[in-house]
Amino acid sequence: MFSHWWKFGRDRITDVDLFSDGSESAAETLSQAIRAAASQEPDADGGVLFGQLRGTVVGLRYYTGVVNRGEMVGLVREPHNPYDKNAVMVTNVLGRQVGHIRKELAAAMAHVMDNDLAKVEGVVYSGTNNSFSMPVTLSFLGSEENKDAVVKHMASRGFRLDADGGGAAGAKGRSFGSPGSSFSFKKGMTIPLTAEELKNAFDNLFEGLMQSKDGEKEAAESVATPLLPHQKQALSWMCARENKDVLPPFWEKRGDLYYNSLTCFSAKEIPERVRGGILADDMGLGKTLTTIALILTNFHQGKPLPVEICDGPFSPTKAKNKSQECFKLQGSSSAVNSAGESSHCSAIPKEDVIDAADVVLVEDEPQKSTSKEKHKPTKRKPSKEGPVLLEDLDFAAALSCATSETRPKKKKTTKESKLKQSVEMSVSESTEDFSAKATLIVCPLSVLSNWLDQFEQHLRSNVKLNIYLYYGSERNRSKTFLSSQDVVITTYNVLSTDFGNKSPLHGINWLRVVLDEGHIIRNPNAQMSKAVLELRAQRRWILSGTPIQNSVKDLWMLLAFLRLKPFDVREWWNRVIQRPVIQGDRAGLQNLQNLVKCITLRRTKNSEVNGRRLVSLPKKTVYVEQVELSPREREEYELARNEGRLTIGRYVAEGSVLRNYADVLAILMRLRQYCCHPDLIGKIATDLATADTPAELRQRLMEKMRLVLASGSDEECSVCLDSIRMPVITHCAHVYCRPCIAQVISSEQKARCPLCRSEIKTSELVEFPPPEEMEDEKSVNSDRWRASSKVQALMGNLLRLRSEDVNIKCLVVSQFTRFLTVLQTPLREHGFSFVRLDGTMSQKKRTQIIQEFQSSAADSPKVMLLSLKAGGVGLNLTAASRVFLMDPAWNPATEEQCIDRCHRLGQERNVVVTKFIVKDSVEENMVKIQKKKQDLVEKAFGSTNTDRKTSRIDDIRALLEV
DNA sequence: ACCGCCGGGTGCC
DNA sequence: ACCGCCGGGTGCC
Repeated sequence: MFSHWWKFGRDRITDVDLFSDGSESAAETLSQAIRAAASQEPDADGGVLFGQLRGTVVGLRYYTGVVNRGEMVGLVREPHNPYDKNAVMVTNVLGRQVGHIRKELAAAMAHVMDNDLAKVEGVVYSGTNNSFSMPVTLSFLGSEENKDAVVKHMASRGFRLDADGGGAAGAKGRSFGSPGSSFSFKKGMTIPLTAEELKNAFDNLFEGLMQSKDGEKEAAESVATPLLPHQKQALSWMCARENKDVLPPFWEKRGDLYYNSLTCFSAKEIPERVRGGILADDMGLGKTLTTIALILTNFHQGKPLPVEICDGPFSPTKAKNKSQECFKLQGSSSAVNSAGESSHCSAIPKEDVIDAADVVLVEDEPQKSTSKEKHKPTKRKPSKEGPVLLEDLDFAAALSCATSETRPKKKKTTKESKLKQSVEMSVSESTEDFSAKATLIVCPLSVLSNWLDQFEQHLRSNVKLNIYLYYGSERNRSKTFLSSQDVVITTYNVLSTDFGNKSPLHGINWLRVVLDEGHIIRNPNAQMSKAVLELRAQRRWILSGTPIQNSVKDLWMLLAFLRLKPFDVREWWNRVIQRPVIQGDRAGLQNLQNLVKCITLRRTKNSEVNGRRLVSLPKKTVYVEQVELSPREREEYELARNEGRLTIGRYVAEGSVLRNYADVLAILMRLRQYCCHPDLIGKIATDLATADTPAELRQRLMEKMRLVLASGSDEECSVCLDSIRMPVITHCAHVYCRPCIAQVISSEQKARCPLCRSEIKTSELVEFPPPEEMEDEKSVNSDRWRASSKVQALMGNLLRLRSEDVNIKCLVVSQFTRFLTVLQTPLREHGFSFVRLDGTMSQKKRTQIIQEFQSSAADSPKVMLLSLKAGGVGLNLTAASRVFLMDPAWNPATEEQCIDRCHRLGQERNVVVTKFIVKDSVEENMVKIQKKKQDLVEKAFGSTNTDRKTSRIDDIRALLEV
């Protein structure tokens, strides 16, 4: 009755159902259906070339901005220009004004630009023979649906848009505006990259970036831990990045000028150097240690950081320090050092210890800080003016339509001050700015305590470093105090909370800013990202094990933070790198690769130096342990399974599988829960159609959304293809970012869900529910506690292990926190001391639990109950050498990540992982899908829109196929 | 700008 | 003198 549900329009009834192997052809039909639906979405990248035309830039003599032959120029609407509300300003790469578009053309363009019908980009291909005007080639780009309107409008004003390239209109893989590629296009053919090539190239973007030619550098004496060879290499590279005067990528010296070969921009001043870069080593290779070594080894002029040396390793001072650090860890704000303590310390004369006076002398020498102080408020203002400025602050301020009369002036100030800044920077090439002293480390809360631990662990015990934890409500907000520290550590949250509220962190001229787990600032709209961009620093570093998560787009934020000219301005990044790469342009990809190579060092666990692995981790073995259900459990399971078949069978009959896929997930979820323990099953999600009241419907939708998110299948929004921000759920139970879906709805008269094409309305969107209340132990009835086959399998293992080695520690991991709760009972019964770590715990609690677990004391806990999603990367649980994965996850990477929490640097034992899989169940199918997903991840290149959609669709397909 | 345009001065040739 | 012509002033938007 139900078994043929995949086979639309087929006569032969085959036994294909959710719970056995899916048929490929049936799945194909489904995926095609979804693909067809998805292809109706507007193309988010809107990269169709409508045509080009030759225009004139006039008024050159009034402005100082210059352009070279072939240089790209920016076009900025100036609706508040007192002479012409249609004015379009022309700027060079630095944002300096070059001139205006001639008024007749500007009048025609204004309409197009103001209504977002097209993006207009300009390139000055040929020079001028006078100092008053010059020709410019304008390209109009946008989404197909606007093409006609734009072409007609321009024509009505007497401007004909030519599809240049002699009839080769729409040639794929062309990149417009990038002079290099246009040139090669004209010369012959630029063969666009195939998706496969692109994928490979992109995957390798961060590979092979070892800079061993830089040699190795020893850390300063104050670093106690000897560096491994690859860490010495990293240190050497980082010091070189900070100290050496190397031109940024694509800049070269041509006579007296500095020339950028990509944008064809040139300037008299040396481009602002990027002092810093991206340290993208794999997790566990010691990015933290290397960074600590950098801080201590490379102060001004390549000398080590001057530190106080105390009498002896066991001096009472150190003990006091320690206790204070612990105190601080708990959120207090007292500094490690205090004036009183220094009396206990006596400096040991040492060669590499610079007298503190050296530093004090030059402290307030440059006037730089004051001049920067002045323009600071100007720069920051635009961000306060509301959500209009969605992109890069500076760029938006300079290029977006001004909304008030005062804006154009502000823009100018910004640009000028920016320029001034770069001039100042070039001056400081010769005379280093010694006023900056402190390094600011910004990290996610979850690794904050790790930094403190690591400083403690890697510093020589007689070295006194001023570390201040800028966290907690009692934090000291004094700028003088903060800037006098050696190191200030804070979190992204604190930074963005402070931002815009007289943030002391933003008023300090930092020697160095380090972003730990820097990939988390990839969303340029986030307040956090804005806060990070506004930090003032001489040197900037990004630490990240996964510098790009999804696509080229993720990189922009990193480059913007590093202030890599000119790509810190979004437009130039888009034009020169992002669009060419997405369109498959070889030159664009080459440029991207060069760019990344210049500023990144990345080694993986598998990298080898001179034929030897960088780090040798203990062996890791993964076992799958099959669990047989007891007859009674099997009976219950089969009952639920059949119920699920019926429901899904009905959807198939109605042709509504896609619209109800949240329900499909819910059914799978129930089965997965049965596999673990019968008590995990919560309220059964009823069909939406049976909801009586709107409130009830709302409640159900929220439940569904929780399910969808909990199932781990829907981490991204199908509209923006990015991770979901401000999640909302539609009545058809698909989750999107609120702004994304709102836009979809407003752009069509009768809006349809991009995933299932059912009708949607703004008024029917339901907000993401507040985080689920943690079920406490009460919800799992402990009086009537019963075991399950899986529980028994685990307990059998634990007991055996304990009898072999009492000190062995285990991680017991489940996606269901309720399962963790269930497991507490037998653990207690058998006298295991255990701790529990899940997503609901406060950071303070977490730190405490991790410390407890990591302790080697005899009475320390031997088992940690860990919720799969708790914590995140960076968690250090090396005390455990056994991992029990109680239930399979959709995403194998999540499991890997979890295993890596103990299989990482610092692990001394071999790691044994046991995955429990219930035989003949949904879990077995999930394992198959995991494998398939792995292949998909390897095959699907995650950059172009279509490919991204395909991979996401395959994902859904895989989910449904079970 | 070695242009175009504007507007004032000028006015047979 | 309601034009043409001349030559100086001027010049983005």
